[in-house]
Amino acid sequence: MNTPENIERTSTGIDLENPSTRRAAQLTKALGHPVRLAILKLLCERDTCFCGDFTDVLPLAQSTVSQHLKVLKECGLITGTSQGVRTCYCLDPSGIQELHQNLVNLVDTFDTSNLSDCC
Amino acid sequence: MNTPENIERTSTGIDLENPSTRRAAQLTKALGHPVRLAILKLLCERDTCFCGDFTDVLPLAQSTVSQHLKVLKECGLITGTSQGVRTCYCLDPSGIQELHQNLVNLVDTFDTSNLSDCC
DNA sequence: TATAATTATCGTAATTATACGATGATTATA
DNA sequence: TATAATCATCGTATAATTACGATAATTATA
Repeated sequence: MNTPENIERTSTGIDLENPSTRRAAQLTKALGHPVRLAILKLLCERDTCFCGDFTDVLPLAQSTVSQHLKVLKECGLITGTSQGVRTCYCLDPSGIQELHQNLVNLVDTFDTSNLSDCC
Repeated sequence: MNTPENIERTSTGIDLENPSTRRAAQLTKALGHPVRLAILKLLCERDTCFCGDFTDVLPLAQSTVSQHLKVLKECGLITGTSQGVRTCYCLDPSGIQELHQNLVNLVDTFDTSNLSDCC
C-alpha cells in the first residue's frame, strides 16, 4: 500500500488534504453547536420532525432554525422533504452511519488507555 | 427529581443550557478543524511535542499554530508546559477522558440500528 | 379565489474564527 | 553580556458564523 499519497502522508504524519480528516472535521464542526446537537437529539427521539416542531421548542427565530437545519442537511446528516406546506426532516441514514463510524474512529484515536502524564 | 428545571427540560425535550450539551458542543467544536485534528493526532502518536514540532509539519505560520494550540488548551484537551525556551505540549488525560466519554455518548446517541428511512 | 399557514431565502448586523507578520518575553548559548 | 532560539501575544485583515426581521414561494383552507 505504498502509493505516492501514502508515502507522502506517512512522511509527515500529517496530511491536511486527507479527505477523511477533512470529513471528520466537517462532521464534528456540524455537531459543534448546542442548537444543532439539540436538533439531532430530537430527531433521534422522534424520527420525524417538521420545521415547526423545532421552532416550538427552541428559543430562536424560525429563520435561524432553518439555517441550522441547512447546515445539517448540507453535510449529509439530515434530509428535508417537502410534504405539502411543511418540510419533513429526518436523520439521513447514510450520513448518520458515516458520522457513527467517524465517531468510533475518534473514540479509537483518543483511546484513554494510551494516556501518559508527561508533564 | 422533579425540580423545576427538570420539569421544564423534559417538557420540551430540549435544554440548550444543559451543561453537558454545552460541553459536548464545545468539545466537538474544538475538533471541528482539520488542523486541530492533525495536532491531536500527532500528540496521540508521539506523546510529547514542542510547538516547533507542529510548525515543522503544518503549512501554517507559527502564530497560527500557537492559536490552535490555545484553543485545544482552553477547552482542556491538551496541556502546555514551559521547558526552557520551549513549551511541551501533551494530551491532557482528564480532558481526553472526558472527550472519550462524550464521543461514546454521541456514538450511543447516533445508534445506527435505530435509523428509519422515513421519507 | 382570497386568506392563512409553513418554510426558505434575502438582507443585514454583530460576533467569532482564521490567518499573517511583527514584536515581546523568556531561556539558552557564544 | 550579547546573540540566538523558541514561543505567546498583539494588531490587523478577511472570512465565516450566528442571529434577526422581512419577504417570497408554496400549499392548504375558507
